[in-house]
Amino acid sequence: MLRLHVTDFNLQHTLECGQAFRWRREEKGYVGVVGDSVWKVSQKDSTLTVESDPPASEEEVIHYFSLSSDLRKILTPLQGDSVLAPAIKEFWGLRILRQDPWECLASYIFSSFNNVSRISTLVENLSGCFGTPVGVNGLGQYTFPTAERLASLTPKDLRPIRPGFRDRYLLETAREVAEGKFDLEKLHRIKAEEAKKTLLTLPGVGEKVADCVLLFAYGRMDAFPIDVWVERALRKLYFHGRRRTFRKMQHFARKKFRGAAGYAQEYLYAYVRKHLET
DNA sequence: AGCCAGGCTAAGA
DNA sequence: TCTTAGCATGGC
Repeated sequence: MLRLHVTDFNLQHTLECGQAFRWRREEKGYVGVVGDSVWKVSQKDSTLTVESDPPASEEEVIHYFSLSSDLRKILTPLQGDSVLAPAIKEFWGLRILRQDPWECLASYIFSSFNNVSRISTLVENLSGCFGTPVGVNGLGQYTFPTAERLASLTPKDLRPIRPGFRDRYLLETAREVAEGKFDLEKLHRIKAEEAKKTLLTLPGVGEKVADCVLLFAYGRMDAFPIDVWVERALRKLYFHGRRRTFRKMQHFARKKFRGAAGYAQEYLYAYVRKHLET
């Protein structure tokens, strides 16, 4: 068991903001599968407790929760914005995770034209059917299936999951990754623009999904995913209720939020999901 | 019951 | 470059 002293960190906001799909609430804390390990995490004040099986290192925990980044320093410039200020205050401590690129990519392929609760169900069922069991006392915990595993499947095999039209997007993308035609590791090393362009070549991956992967798996803080909620937020809070084209919204966000665009997006998203429902 | 969801693709202006 | 239809499915 690990105990970490954490500052500027809120576990609930971080895990419930919808960036990751495999965490579920337990009596006290959350249970999820990270890589090949089951994690049980809880927070009391500035103490983060992590029980994992097989055990994860402190470095892995720090990496996953982005605990080494200086959140205060990142958010301070954003707080000058009168729209973001209350959102940042309310969700203070929300950190952008560093998820596994393949799991993140596959999960967000499932996200298109879908709602959060069903995305979670899809990801959970996919893992249950095609992942491998993990954790001795985790009971019914499964890893997220590898690209290789999924590449061996047909849409028919996915039927029990009921992913709808997204089935072939997932399988074709899995094939490209498994066959080495698409190098997820390389995305760490190339420029953001290049990385996005590369992601856009994958079936089922458009601007929004690409931005999510860049932000939630690769820590590219200049990525600004625009979904229906963020579009609504921008329109209502920045554009006086008027529509803007996707490209204009992107340009606006990049210019306004710079290298903290990813965090601006997440706090906006959390804020509108809570206050702008319907 | 019926609307809508962390969009993408293809086609057409 | 922008707009639009169609999409499988189930949550609410």
